[in-house]
Amino acid sequence: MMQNPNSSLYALRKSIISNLIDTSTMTNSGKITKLKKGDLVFKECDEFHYIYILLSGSIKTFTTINSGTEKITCFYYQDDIVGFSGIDTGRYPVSAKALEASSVFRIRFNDIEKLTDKHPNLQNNMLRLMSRQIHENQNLLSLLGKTQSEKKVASFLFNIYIQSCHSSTFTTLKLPMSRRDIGNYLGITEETVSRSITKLSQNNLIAISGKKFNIVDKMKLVELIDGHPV
Amino acid sequence: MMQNPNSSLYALRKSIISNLIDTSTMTNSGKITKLKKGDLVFKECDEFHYIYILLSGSIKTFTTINSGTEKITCFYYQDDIVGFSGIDTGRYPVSAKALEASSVFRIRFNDIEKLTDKHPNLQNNMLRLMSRQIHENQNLLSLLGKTQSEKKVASFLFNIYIQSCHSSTFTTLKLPMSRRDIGNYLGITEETVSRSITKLSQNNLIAISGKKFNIVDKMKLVELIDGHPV
DNA sequence: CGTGACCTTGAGTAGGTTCAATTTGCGTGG
DNA sequence: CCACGCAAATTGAACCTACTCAAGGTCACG
Repeated sequence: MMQNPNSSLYALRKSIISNLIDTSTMTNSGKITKLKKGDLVFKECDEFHYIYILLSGSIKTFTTINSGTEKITCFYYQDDIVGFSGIDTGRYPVSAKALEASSVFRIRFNDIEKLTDKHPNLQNNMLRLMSRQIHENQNLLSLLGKTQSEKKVASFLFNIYIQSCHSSTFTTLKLPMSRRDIGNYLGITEETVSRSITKLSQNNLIAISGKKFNIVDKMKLVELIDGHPV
Repeated sequence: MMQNPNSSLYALRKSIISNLIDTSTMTNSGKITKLKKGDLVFKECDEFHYIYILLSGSIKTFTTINSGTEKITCFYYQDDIVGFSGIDTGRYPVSAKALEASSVFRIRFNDIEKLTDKHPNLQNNMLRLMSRQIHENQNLLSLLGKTQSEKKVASFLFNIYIQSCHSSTFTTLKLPMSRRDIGNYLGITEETVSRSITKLSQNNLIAISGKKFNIVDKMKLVELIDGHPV
């Protein structure tokens, strides 16, 4: 039951995804959808029937507060599973929008329950994946508690680096979302995001150009964020 | 599958709790523990074997960051289930400490999986409860994104009011945690918490005295927090 | 009662926001 | 393929919120 958090997460996802795709071919409910930048996968208050495997691209989820302001709750990347926060109420509590050209594999949630005898681990794996998400959100909460914006931005970038699972520090990473989106997510303004990025870059912790960046000095970065990445 | 979020949550919890207690009596694994203020239920990195039903009192969970600083991730009240964020890695990612004299009912997690035939809904209900927690965390994230501390504190208090499920605005509610804990949780200092509380009280949105408070002007409070309580 | 933890209040300061101007980057159509 | 136009990003300056440091008050518990 005990594993390295990241490799286990990867294996867990792969297992779930393969089970889900198998399930969907049996029940004929699976469907691949291509998304353009800005396309909605589902929107807040839609009835919950499907979960989505993100085959490529990236997605943000957000809630719309009264005034029409959107508040970003999560970013999803390849192999993430999107939509299961709808399980409890039967409606999606957030909207999901593609940040770039993406593709998703849609699966009917009810079909998952039906096939527990064929894939006895599936439901338990789903539990574990959700537990994982709770865990991640708690880390994010810790991030938002940081006083300094520069730390928040540093943690955010480092988190993307971690999730990418690339071994080399020199791999170029992509920021599919805008500075405004990052600010929205981190609870700071886009100007402050920009200033923090500039500062991190000037101090040679990261190198960044537009939507592409990489980690230059991993140790100093970790030190800055107090050893507590998201 | 569709219900009123709060009443369904209540029913969901009750169902899970009764199933769990039934399970534990069959397997003889259940155990009630009385806790004094400050007692630990489990600590970070302990192996995950049990989940706990909070029979009475209140509990906080927190992670310890490098430097020894604690970061509070969640507060739990009566009938909450504590500990399932340990499912994914097999160890608790947080410590849990009693905020006051409390009692918990301990259940071995493995026993839950065994009894799926006796209680077929149990695992699914657990899924829903976890989905619910993800959902709640997302709301919290939204809260921490608010710029003004006064809004954060207002949301925090309002949330306690909502969770208490009391119908009357005039019911006196309890704040089992210290101002420092609230600040830690909300990402602000205890002084700012105190000032915000004073201001909310002066403007007659709430009435507060020490650890007891109540909502005086629910409408104005909701207006202040932009209709977006945690 | 006394003692320590918790809470409140005050004054000065640092850091983030706001508003505004400019620059950069990207997709579209000529 | 280049030029245009719009969206996104950067940078600057003034303001203001929340933090820090400090002192005093309150409450619970021995």
